[in-house]
Amino acid sequence: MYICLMYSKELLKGTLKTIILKMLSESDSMYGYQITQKVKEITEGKINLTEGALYPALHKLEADGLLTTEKKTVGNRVRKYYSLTQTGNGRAKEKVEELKEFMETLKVIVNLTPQNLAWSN
Amino acid sequence: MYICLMYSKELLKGTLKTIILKMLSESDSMYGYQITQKVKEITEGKINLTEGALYPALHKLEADGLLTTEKKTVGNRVRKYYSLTQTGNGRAKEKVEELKEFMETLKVIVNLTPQNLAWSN
DNA sequence: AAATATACATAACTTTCTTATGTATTTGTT
DNA sequence: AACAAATACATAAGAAAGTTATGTATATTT
Repeated sequence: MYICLMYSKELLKGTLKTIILKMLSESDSMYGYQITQKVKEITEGKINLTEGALYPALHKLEADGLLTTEKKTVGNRVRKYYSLTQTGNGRAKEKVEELKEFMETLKVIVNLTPQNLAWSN
Repeated sequence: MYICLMYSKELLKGTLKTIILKMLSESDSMYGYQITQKVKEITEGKINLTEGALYPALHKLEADGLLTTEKKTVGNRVRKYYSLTQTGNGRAKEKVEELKEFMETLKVIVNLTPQNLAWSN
């Protein structure tokens, strides 16, 4: 069964890394699967990060020096915990700020009325 | 010279069609170049739609029956005016609503604190 | 015992944009 | 008058960033 409470997934494009960085900036460390579950939880199922996007993104962020990893064995299974580097912490703030500003700009468009569209030619 | 006041363009991905539909829903009709200029104007230069993205998107929306076109000759030059069909008008409202909801959900993430992240395990 | 959830990973493919290029007219500048 | 910049459209090659599918393996629930 495939229930999709999500938005048109196109919208999510471009926000994934920012979401990852923000999640990690509010936590000491998280592992991949945990990030997907936390995001699903706090967005009430509206954002479901797919593994095919998440893991490559985490690897990229690590390769870029924004994340470090530490493997922890729980039972018989290995979890890979990610945490922000100092650089990653700075980048997280930048990316979140950028996203906030972008949302403000989008607001201008979605709240557009014929009046404020027409005030100039 | 290439001044870029824009956000990381990734964020814009997935929002183009919604922006086009919203612009047209607040106007009788607009032509392509006019849309780019209006969007640039109302966002104070923060969103610059590129022609390489805009025109194919307009063609796609027309092919999908959401837009109709009317050519008007101004001087010696032909402008292609786009307007929403009835279907397009409905779709515009859906897409804008979807974008608004998505922005609300993103707000939950960007305003996240360790407290509301930690309330459940 | 079987199905579902947890946990990671990667490869093929698609979508959607960027960048570059092309054509042509109009307007502003020197 | 000549040239640059702006207006106005179009499309093609390539990049970026996802989705979908698949694989592996353990743990938990039914």
